[in-house]
Amino acid sequence: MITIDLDSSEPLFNQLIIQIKKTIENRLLKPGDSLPSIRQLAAELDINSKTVAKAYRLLERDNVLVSKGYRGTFVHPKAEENLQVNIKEWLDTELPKDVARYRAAGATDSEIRIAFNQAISKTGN
Amino acid sequence: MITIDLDSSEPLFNQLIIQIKKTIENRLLKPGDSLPSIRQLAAELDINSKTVAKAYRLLERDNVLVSKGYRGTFVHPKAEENLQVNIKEWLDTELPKDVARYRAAGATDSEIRIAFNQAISKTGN
DNA sequence: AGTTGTACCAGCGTGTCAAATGGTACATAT
DNA sequence: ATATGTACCATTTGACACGCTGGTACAACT
Repeated sequence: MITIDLDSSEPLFNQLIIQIKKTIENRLLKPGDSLPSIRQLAAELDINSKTVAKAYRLLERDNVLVSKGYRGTFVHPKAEENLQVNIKEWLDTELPKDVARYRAAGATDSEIRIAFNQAISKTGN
Repeated sequence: MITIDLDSSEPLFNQLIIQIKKTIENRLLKPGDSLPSIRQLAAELDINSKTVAKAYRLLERDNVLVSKGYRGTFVHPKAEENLQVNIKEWLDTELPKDVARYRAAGATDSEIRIAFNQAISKTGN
């Protein structure tokens, strides 16, 4: 159902995200269905449970999954609508535009990096 | 005239920039005046010429200095006006606003960093 | 010849970060 | 007891960037 390629350059947690989304897209998993538990899936794939937890956590933030604590993790009721609504993809379109703006102002890549690191290190989350 | 603190955490090239600006601000250097050559200043301070060249290059971009090739480097005619007009400072106000925007969208600092690195590594300068 | 700024090439030391691993613990439920 | 998601602690690995150094070379000028 879900496979993992340890030799891929794609991070494991992201492989999980992609495949879970695809499974929902193909309707093999429907809204309300339960997913394997974090530890269970980690054991099947022989990877660390934290890695699975990370994938679940990110998918929950994007409203693709819903965690119900000790009752397990489920497919979000409106999961299908949110398969595309991806913060990662939004960042991937937004950030290059901003970087282009900095460069147009004459800033060096090095300067941009330094200013970025300062900006993100202050009041981080 | 210009001193360097090798033990400071402040990068050498930035120490140079700060001190050259201050010298112009104190009118010890006026528009049109010539600066010591890159190699000359590097020899006096016993640092690498590339470090001095970097400081000069950045100051020229900010219109504080003007390089005239084999004729040397001079204080920009309108240097005094441009002592404050700093791309670095502009970045320091612009980037935090953008980062705040990303965070408001729900992005993790880690995600922002990754997207940023991808954005800036493609077509770098 | 000597000097100017500039442009390449490379390397080193340091630090930071992402990704993943491992362990432990907790409250809440069956 | 057992299982759930979650939250801490920690370490390791690899990659990458910065700041700085060093060498070499070039065209243009005195």
